[in-house]
Amino acid sequence: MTITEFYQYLFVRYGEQHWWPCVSGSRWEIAAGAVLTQNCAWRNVEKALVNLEAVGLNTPEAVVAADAALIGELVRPAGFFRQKSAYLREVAEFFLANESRFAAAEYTPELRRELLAVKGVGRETADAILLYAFNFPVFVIDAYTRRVAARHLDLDGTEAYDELQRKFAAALPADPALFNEYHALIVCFCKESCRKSGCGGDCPTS
DNA sequence: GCCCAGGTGGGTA
DNA sequence: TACCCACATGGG
Repeated sequence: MTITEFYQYLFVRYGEQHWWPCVSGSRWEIAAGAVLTQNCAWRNVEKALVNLEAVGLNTPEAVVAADAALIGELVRPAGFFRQKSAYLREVAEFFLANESRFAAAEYTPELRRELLAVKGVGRETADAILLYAFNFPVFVIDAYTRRVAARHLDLDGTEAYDELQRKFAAALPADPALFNEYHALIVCFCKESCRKSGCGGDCPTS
């Protein structure tokens, strides 16, 4: 199937997803979730996000002011808690300095480069923040995307991140709502396949 | 017990 | 560029 055909197939099969799956839906929480989900199942990210929210650490201001060890304890369910505690602080500092500027800007590759310069923010995390928190037309490549690219699209799945991203972007109109839906549908599709083969996971129901 | 999960940074050749 | 490894927890 082509990239376009696969989207149409998924949309007919699953319908609108309206992601990002978050607790409060604030820009900061989306960014925090993007960091916390690094090599970690989303159900464990939710525990960490709930822990943070429960003690009021749900804003960049609060995270910057908090003790790193405390943040580590709260995000422990998401694994790599020492790293992620440090990363959350880095991203929080970035948010305090740049969130309003990003929110008001038109997307440019320079914005992505700035985000990628933050420690703990690699390509996938940066793109998830750009798309889901700031609504920029940036296609997110993750393990699910690579899996479906290899299995269902005329792609290898092992392409370099930026190359695979270019292929998706080239095949689709630069519409953040479409990129959002497509990525969400891919995740839904993969999780359903995973469920059927007995490895757990869930699909957004609404 | 073993493997995997919506990665990233640092090091080496 | 292309590998390798550490990072850590929770669920099947």
